[in-house]
Amino acid sequence: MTPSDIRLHNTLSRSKEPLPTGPDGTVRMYVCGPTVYGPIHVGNARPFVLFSLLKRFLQHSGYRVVLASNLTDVNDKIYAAAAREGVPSAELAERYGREYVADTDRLGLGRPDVEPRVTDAIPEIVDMIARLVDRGLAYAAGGDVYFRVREFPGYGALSGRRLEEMLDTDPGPAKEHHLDFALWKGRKDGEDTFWDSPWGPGRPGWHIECSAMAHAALGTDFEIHGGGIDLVFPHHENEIAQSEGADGCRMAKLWVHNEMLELGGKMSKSDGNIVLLRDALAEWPAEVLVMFFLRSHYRSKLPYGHDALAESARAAERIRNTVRGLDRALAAPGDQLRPALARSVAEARAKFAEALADDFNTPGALAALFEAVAAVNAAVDGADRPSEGQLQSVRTELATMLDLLGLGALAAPPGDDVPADVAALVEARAAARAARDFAESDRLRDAIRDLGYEVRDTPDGQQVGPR
RNA sequence: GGCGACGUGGCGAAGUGGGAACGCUGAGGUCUGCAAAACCUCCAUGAGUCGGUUCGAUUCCGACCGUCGCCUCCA
Repeated sequence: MTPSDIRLHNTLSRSKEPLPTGPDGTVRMYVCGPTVYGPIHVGNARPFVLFSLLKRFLQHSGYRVVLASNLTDVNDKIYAAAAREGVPSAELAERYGREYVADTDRLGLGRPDVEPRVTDAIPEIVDMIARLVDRGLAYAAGGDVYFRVREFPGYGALSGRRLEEMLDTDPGPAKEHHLDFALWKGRKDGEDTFWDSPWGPGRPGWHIECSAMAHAALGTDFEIHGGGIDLVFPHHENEIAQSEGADGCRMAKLWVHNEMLELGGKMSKSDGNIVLLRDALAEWPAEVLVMFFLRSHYRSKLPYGHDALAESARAAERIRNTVRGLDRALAAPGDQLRPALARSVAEARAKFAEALADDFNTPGALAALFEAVAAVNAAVDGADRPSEGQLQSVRTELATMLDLLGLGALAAPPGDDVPADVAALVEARAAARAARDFAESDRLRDAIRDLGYEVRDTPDGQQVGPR
């Protein structure tokens, strides 16, 4: 894939644009991570999955990718949660930051290259605020520092808003204009995490952290800035104002926003309609959750629910069955190259890559993958099996596609770690079948099932796997 | 009030100005001792509603209805 082949939807232009690249051909991405005042929910995982996989796809397409994704570890809700739990706010943020990393690790998609914390970026933040003050784009008022929105001409470009049309929802007595937002918040009673600054003790406002951390990690004019669509206004709008105001050049070339997960309306911590990621992962394997995300386009709303997850599990199972069938065929391959199979798989691969290149259309990519799956199943079905070399190369093709989608687990060998009690039943069942004692055979199959395993009879003998 | 997204078969979900992918479910069949898996066949003359543009629209334009998001913290 060359840059002009890969296209992504840019929120700024509301249209698909060719993938931008840096001077050295790299793609730098900054993605807004969560505020860590509690365990994250499944909705928080959507951007994590999206950008982890986008990074994979871009790397596979030959790009050097740097992915930075922050953790917000100072904020009002953290103070509040810490007060509720009776622990220092820094300790609480540190704990939930760790849990965020542990929870997302379980998705098996790797980590971003950089995961900056706000509390490690205070000097950069203070420095950026000072530059904004110097340039007349910010002013101190009563211990706070505010961004002077009217002085930034492009304000509203990302979210498509005009200053005059916006409601006066957040007046604030010290502000010159109701939309001016805090860069630095003076310390209030009970706030136990704070730093000194030229404007007095306090801590950063919500938006400035991302401007400063993105700048520190990726510089200016980086390629992609991402996050949930609920961050477009005010968060990303304000980031642009701060970064471009302070640096005098563009912050990011292209803005990618994922739509929301829904659970009777947008899944949101403040609304309380959430399912924790760890709870979802206790109920479903990681690859099923990834499949669930993949089955809809990242710019579509996605309702979360048991039925959708169960369906994702069955779809994943179809792929797993195909890989198993392939491995069974490899144990007793034929000696013919099957041109029809080769053609089908090659076509599917091309379609797969095209779909991902077209605004990361994962449902389209899955469709292509399933076409390959069907072709493989048909080819492996009969006695006239493809040659070992062809089976190997087809298996590699499938594994590559699965890996790109974060579904590598579906191509993993089933694992021989069947418990001894199950193995004993399987052995007994083999004996019963040899003796054509089918009543006993069926009884043993049920017993095996009760232990959580499933046995299938194939021409090559019994096959056992987790149910 | 302002801005924006979306409405496709029983369910989920893509692409597309001219044959409506793919997955799940369902029906029939093949294989199997029986299952399971897999394979074969079938399941939207119609795409929220109503208009318009066009030789032709699900795809473009408009109106209306409906769902949702942002405008306050938010992935």
